[in-house]
Amino acid sequence: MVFWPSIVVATPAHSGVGATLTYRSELSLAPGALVRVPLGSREVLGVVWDCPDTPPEGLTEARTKVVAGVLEGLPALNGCWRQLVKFSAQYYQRSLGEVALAALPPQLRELDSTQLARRLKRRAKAAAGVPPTAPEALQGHDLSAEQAEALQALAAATAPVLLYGATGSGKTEVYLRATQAVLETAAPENEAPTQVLVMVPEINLTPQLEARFRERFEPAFGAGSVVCLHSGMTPAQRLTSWLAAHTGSARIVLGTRMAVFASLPGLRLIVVDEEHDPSYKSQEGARYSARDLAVYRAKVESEALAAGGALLQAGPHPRPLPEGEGARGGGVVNPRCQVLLGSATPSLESWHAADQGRYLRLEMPGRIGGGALPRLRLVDMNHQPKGAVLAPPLVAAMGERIARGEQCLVLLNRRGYAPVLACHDCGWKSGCPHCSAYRVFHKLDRTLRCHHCGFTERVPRACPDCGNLDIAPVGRGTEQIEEQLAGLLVDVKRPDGQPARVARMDADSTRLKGSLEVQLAALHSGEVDVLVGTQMIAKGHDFRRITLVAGINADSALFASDYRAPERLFALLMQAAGRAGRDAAQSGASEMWIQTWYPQHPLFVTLKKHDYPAFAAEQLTEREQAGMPPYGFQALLRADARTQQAAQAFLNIAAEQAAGLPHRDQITLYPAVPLTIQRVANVERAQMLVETDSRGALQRFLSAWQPVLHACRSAPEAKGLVRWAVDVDPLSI
DNA sequence: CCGGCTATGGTG
DNA sequence: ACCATAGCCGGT
Repeated sequence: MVFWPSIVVATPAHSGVGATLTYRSELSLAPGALVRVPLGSREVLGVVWDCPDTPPEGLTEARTKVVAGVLEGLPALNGCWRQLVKFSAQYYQRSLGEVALAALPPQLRELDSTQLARRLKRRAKAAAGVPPTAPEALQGHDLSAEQAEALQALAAATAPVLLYGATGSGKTEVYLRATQAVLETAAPENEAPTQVLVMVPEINLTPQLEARFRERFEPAFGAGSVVCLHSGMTPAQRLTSWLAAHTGSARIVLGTRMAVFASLPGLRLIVVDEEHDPSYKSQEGARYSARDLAVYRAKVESEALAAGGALLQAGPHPRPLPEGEGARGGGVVNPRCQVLLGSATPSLESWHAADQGRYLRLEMPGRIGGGALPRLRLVDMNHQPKGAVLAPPLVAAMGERIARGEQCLVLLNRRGYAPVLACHDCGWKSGCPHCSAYRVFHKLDRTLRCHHCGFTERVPRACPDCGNLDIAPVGRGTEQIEEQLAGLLVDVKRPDGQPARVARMDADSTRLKGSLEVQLAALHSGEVDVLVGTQMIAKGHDFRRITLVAGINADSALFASDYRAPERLFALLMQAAGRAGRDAAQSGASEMWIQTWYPQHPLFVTLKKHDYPAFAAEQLTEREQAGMPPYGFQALLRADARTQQAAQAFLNIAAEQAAGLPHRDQITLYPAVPLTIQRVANVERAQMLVETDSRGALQRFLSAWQPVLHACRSAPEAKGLVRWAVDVDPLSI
């Protein structure tokens, strides 16, 4: 056995050789150090993972290359961060290097040492330049009894906390107070200042939250103590925020799912707002759930703190938390990292975990100011005039609201004017030539747009197949509802005598930078009376004067084949309903209208009672009987290829080659099937469901399958395969 | 007969 | 990931 000091580095290379590559170095390096290493003909960023005396079997010193340099002045990524990355790579079946590099700001790859030194200097100066004033007792609002109780329970909690709070119950204030408590806890000498991570599902929701956190914490903790981290920022901004978090000058990081990987050496609290939201699940690269990783990360950080942070800094895995450790009598609690999951309609996974006692459920059923949740009114479309898009009673109700100076929200989850354009003579439809989907008719710019691949053309003047001039929109989108409502409300006057104004807010109307803010301002100032929009308007925004919310087309989700569709519909409608009646002065009279052909559907019956617990219990019973998550465990093997045949062939060969792998007998491999939208951008898509009742079996099976899948890539039957991927804990199957 | 683009392989 | 190399169609 030869002994020489080798440096194991996680690099972007991720096929063939393995998860890490081994180098030599004259420099003394420790795990977590950021280095530049030669890889092929280039030099890439890498993370030092291990520094063993005995290099991997069969690798000679002469065959290794030398570490090119260290990113000087940057503290090493700590053991908790590395453990999070390692776990994510294993759990979601990706290479260590891929996950590690994806977790770092892309700009870090291009920085040379002088640029980095300049940035770090600027950081230090900025941090020193803003002396934090003594934290005031930050006035905030008075807490409701429910909020105070939740905070008290949170302070003593040792398990992940599920904050089940109605829309308008003041969850954000709880986040702010919990953050404040953490930031005011002085970190021991030689330890990083305490930090908090707050995640939201969408970029759109960050500005509002950022404003509240800045207002609350910057006076005490200095400018720059609150930073954001999301994909909408420029690479330079992301690097700045990342460095601030990594060096500890940022105390609060607000961000989307990617923020779960931020380097936070003093992390003591992770908040996951709207924890049920599907946006927390990544859909490319490592398909991680930021919510699940938040729970895992808090556990790892807690264990490290319990074991003594210094031990972990360079050490291997954190030690497990001893039984009963964490909370001590009299409310004195050991240093730990908490995780707080908040939602008015928690995910069934979290709800189930709370049922089992793995999470602590805290409830805040009441709204701040005592306002009632809006009354649900179901409009039976069977009894409306034929062809009516908007039921006359709904339009009348909206008119009354507007006349009283109140606002309305109309929800339709489909942008554009109409989902299809069709020829009534020959049956032509506006299909996309590259996808198995229709192109959507956008009337405003006279285009047909494919919402899957982006292919856009001007609307043809006549039918492309038969020349008939009579081509017409079928179905409706937000543009059409906006247009129709403007017509239907034309005689309605606001209290100031002005005619009613209708506006639309969706991905199209907010595409330009700053236009979301402009639109929200128009609504807040009362310029707009009716806002038509996609689910974007249902999420998070604080609309004060809205007293009527209407769902135009909820039925499509009622009978969707996706078993999570009811859960998503319930959450969306509850969330939308929550936009109404937030202003206590106008509460009591607020309403949520839903147009449906199935008013007796059980989902609406529970929704009417705002009874999420009943809905969850019923859904969980169904899931248990069917062996579905959270009782069963799933993964998807996805394949993209030039032909459907090749995609399915890859999946079928992969299934055949799985014979004899560990736990194969506990795993069900379903037949390969095309995706609902089979072809996107001329790529055929297929998938295979992997199901089992044991998470451990699934993990071990998938790990053993991985090399087999790599090998199946070159099977002759699978010629034309573009790419494949494993999706662990998929959200839609 | 050379050059560009796409599939395939390798990186310590 | 990214780069290098090998394999398939077009121009002069």
